[in-house]
Amino acid sequence: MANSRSGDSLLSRLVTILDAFDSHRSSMTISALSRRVGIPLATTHRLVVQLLDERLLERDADGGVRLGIRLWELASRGSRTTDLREIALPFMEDVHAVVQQHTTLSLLDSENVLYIERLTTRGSAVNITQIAGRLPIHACSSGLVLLAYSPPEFQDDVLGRELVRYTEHTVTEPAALRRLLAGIRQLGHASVPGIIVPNTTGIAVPVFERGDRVIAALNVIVPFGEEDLRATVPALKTAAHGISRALGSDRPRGGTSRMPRAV
Amino acid sequence: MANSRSGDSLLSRLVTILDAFDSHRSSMTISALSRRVGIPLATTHRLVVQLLDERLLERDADGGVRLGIRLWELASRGSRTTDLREIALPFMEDVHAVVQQHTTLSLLDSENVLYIERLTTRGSAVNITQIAGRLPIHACSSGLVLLAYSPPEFQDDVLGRELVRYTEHTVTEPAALRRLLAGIRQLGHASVPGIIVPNTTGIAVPVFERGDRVIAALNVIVPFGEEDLRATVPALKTAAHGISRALGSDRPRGGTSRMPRAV
DNA sequence: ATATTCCTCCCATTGAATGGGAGGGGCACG
DNA sequence: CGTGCCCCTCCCATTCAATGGGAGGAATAT
Repeated sequence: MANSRSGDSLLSRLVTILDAFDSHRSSMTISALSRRVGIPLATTHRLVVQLLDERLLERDADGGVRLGIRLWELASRGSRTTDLREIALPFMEDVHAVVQQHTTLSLLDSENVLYIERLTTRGSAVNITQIAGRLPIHACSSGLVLLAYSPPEFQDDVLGRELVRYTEHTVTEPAALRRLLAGIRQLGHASVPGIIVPNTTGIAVPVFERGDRVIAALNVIVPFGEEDLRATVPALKTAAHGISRALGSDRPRGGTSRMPRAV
Repeated sequence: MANSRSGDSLLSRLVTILDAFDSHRSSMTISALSRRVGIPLATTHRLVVQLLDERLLERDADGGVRLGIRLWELASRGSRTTDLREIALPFMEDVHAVVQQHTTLSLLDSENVLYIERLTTRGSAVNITQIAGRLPIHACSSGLVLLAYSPPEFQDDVLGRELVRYTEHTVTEPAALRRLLAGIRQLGHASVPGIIVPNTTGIAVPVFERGDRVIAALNVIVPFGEEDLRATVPALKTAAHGISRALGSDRPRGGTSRMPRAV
C-alpha cells in the first residue's frame, strides 16, 4: 500500500501524525513527533512540511508544530457534529442552568463514547470528559445509555468482550451488565455511581432522532451526595426531547413543527 | 510534486476533497465529488476508499459519502480553537442572554474572518455567519475590529487590495477605511450598518490575549432599528474582558487570577 | 570545549499513484 | 420490457513521487 518499509500508506501516516496531537500534547518538535509516531525523521519532516503547506499544521511560537485552524475548519464545516452540537447547545444550557453541574453531549463512534460538547461548572465534580475526547462505552453513564438503546447484535458484541474494571463500581460481568441495561431501558435514564471516577455519579438520558433511533446521550456529572434524581432526570429528559424536536424541525423530512413553539 | 498530471500532490488532493464538503453540500456521490473537485473518477474513487478506511469520510445512508466524525475528532482534540471556544462560551452566553441577538466569536485566518462559534436567536436578524464559515475582513464588523488591531503592515496590505463592494454601505475606499479603523480603535468597538447584508447592523469588540495582542472578535448582529449601542457595547466589552481573563488564568504564564472570582 | 539535540537537505532506490477503460448494477423513461 | 443513463468498482501498464539513511550546520545544554 505504500513505499514505506513499515507497510503504512501515506494517508495512514498523515492520520497518525494528526492523531499524535491532543489537549495535553498540543505542540511538538518535529523530532519529538517523529519519535512519538514511529516514522523516520526524514519522512516525518517531509510530511510535516507538506502539512504546513496545506495549513493543516501550523508553526508554533517556539518552533514546534501544532494543529492548524484550517484543519478544524475543514472538519467542522460540513460535519454533522457541528450541526448537532449547535442545535443541542441551547437545551444543554437549560440543563446546565437548572442542575448546575457538568453537562455533556456524546455519541457512539467506533465502539467508544465520543464527547462532542461539554459545559463545565466551576468547583463541581471532577470531570474527565473532554470535548473530542473518548471514554469506554461500559464505564460511563452516557455509554450505558447509548448501549442500552443499541441493536442487540452490537450489545452482544460489547458484552462478549473483556471489559476493563476501573473502579469497584464498574460493571463488567455480562449478566449484571444486561440487567443494568434492561433497567436503563425501563427507566429511560442511566444513573451510575463512580464507574470510572470515584465519588462521582453520572446521569444520562438518550436523545432520539425521529422518535426511534438514538443518536446521542445527554449527561450530567455530579459529586457523590449531591445527586437529586428527582430534579435532574426530568431536566435531562425535557432537554433531550427538545433536542429531538429541534433536530426534526430543521430538516424537511420528519414531522416538522407539529408542535407550537414560543419565540 | 506528484504523479498526477495536474501537478497536484496527493495531500493537496485530499485537502481538496475534504474542502468540497460544506454545510450545504454535506453529502455527495463519488462521481459528483469527482466532477466537483476536478479529479478523474478512478483516482477520486481510490482516494475516497482510502479516506473511508481511515474513517475521515463516512458512507451515507443513500450511498453517498460525507465527512467522518473521526475527522472532526482529530481536528478538535488538540486544537486551540476548541479551547478558545470552550473558554469563551459562558461569556458569549452572558451577552446572548442580555442582548438577545445573534452572538458570534471569530478570528483572523489567512486574511479572512473565520467564525468559530455562533449563538443564534430565533426570529432575529438574518445571520449569514456559519460556524467554521468565513467572511471577508472588510465586510463585517468582526473583520473591521480584527483589522483595526492588526499590525500596520497587514492593514496596508489589505487596504492595498481591490475590495469587493457588497452593499451601498460597504466601505472599500482606502482613505475612508482608514478613518473607520481609527474610529474603531478610538472607541474600542465597531458598529457598522449592513456592509454585507442589508438591514442588519454588526457590533463587534476585540478580545485580547495577555493585555496586548488581539486574538478574536466578539460580535452581535441586530436588525436595523433595534440597535442599542448604550446597552450592547458594554455587554460585549465586559464579556470580552472576561474571556481575556479566563484565557490568562488557564495558562501558567500570564497574570493569573489577580482578580477575585465569584463561583 | 564538548556533547546533545534539533532542523534541513541530498539523492539513489523502489514501488505506489495514476487514470483510461471495461464490466456490471440500478433506476427512469418511453 | 427494452433502452439509455448514471453510478460504482476493478484492472493494469506506465511513470515519477515517496522513502529514509546520512551528512551538514545551527543552537542549546553540560
